[in-house]
Amino acid sequence: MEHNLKEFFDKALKEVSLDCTVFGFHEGELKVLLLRWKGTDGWSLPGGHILLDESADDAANRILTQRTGLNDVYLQQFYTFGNVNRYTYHPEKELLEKLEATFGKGFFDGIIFRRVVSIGYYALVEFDQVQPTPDWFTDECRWWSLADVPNLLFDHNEMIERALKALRQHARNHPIGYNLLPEKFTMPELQRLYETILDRQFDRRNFQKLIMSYDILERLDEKRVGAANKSPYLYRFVKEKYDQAGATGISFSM
Amino acid sequence: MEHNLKEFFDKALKEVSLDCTVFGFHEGELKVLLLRWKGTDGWSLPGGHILLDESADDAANRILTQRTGLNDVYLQQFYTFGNVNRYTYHPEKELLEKLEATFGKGFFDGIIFRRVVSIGYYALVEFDQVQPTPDWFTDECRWWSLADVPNLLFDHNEMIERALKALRQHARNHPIGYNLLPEKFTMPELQRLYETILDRQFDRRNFQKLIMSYDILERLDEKRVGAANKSPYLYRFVKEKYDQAGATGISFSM
DNA sequence: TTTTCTTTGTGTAAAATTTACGCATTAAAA
DNA sequence: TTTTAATGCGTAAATTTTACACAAAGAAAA
Repeated sequence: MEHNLKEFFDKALKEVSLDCTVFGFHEGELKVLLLRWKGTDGWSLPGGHILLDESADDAANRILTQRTGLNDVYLQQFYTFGNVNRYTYHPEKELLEKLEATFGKGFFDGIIFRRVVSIGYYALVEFDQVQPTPDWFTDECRWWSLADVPNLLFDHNEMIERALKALRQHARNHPIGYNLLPEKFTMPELQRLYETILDRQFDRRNFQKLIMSYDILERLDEKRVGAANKSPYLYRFVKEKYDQAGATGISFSM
Repeated sequence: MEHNLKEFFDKALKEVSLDCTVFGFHEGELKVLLLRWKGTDGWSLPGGHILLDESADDAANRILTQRTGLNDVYLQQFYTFGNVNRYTYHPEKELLEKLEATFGKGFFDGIIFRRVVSIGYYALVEFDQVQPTPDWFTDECRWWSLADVPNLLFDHNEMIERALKALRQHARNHPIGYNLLPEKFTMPELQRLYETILDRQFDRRNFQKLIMSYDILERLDEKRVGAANKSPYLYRFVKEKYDQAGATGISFSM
């Protein structure tokens, strides 16, 4: 299906695209998932177009699955990018030539590099559960640390920036972690996630008190062993209470 | 220009529209500006389409000016509506027939009532400064109290709901009032604005202390006279400090 | 086996913020 | 002149946030 672009586009919105910033958390860092276009060294966010009979939210899920192999992830729309020249930021002639060399001349005619408005979504996934799988357009699909993200095609660097801002805003007003951490985790691990997202440090005793006051966590009778120090307890989110706190909204004030 | 829809659409994005929820504050109530389509009793938000050489933000301003006569207002994108059937919620056959009777059969063919994604903006305006002026498509352009808003065309009721949520969210994290109140206002007037937007009551003494602690207001040597009580002082926002507080972000915690 | 090093678990006092509330004053209306 | 209703100003109590110390655990080093 992806192989015949023209045919696909007859069933899709041409003037609207959709791009996903996929966040993962690994080794104390936030990572994003990027794709490298086949035959080029141009990186971009996984994106695509909305089908005529498909909602934007459904499209976000489908596109993420098709382009990266991810399934059933937490997705949140955060901003729609409507600048006139957003599609000509980076695609230098060189890249276009490489794309044409790979996909054949005229393959993208009237489809890519035209005026398109793009809906931005961010996704939160458990890093270890993810097996990034490139699609037919893509040579490579892999995680990048936020700090190392290269110059991306189009306005995708700006998209990541805005996605991060939206994620931070979300983290200040809702519980976070259920979609980013493994089922069981230690308090220091959760704290590191918060510190990474909000980009600041917390006193571990005060952090524990505050997080536990939300009543969304349960401490297990297990500990994480192996490290050269006292074994920390494992915790897990109580889904119902986590969702409830998310619906009500909390204010993470520390 | 509006008179020849087909010609206009050659220069515009067909699959993307843009709708504005215009908020005003009057007599202690939030109001929204609605349009009634010529020859019908169908009400909707002022909306339109983005030109090919125009950013979404620019389009929002232009559309608002063309459709309501408003100029240079505070505009904020808040959500993009991408449901499949959002354009068929309300337009019963009856309405379509009336529109055809007014504008001529086929006038909207292939333009309205097709799959369109709509970018939602909200606007904040000084109620008294506004002279709502209907455009060529519109019989009537007037303010409605939020509580009285009728069933609107398309998904515009949902748009207003989401716009209000976004406005509330904004008010909790930024100073608000500069775009909604006249230049000079009293403390009780500002308090009522906050109470209306956030839908709760405040103790007037604590409210004054908190608002003044942000250091964005200056008290004038004038008072509002005429009421059967002690004359309250007039205040005005210090624009630089207001903007600064808006950029930094404040947390209105009361 | 013992010592060292690092990290975890727990509690309390001080500081800051938020909330509750009282009283004198003002201005129009009765 | 009196009454009524709202404003200006300030303080005490309650709550929340912040700062901080020491004992215990577990692997690694000696």
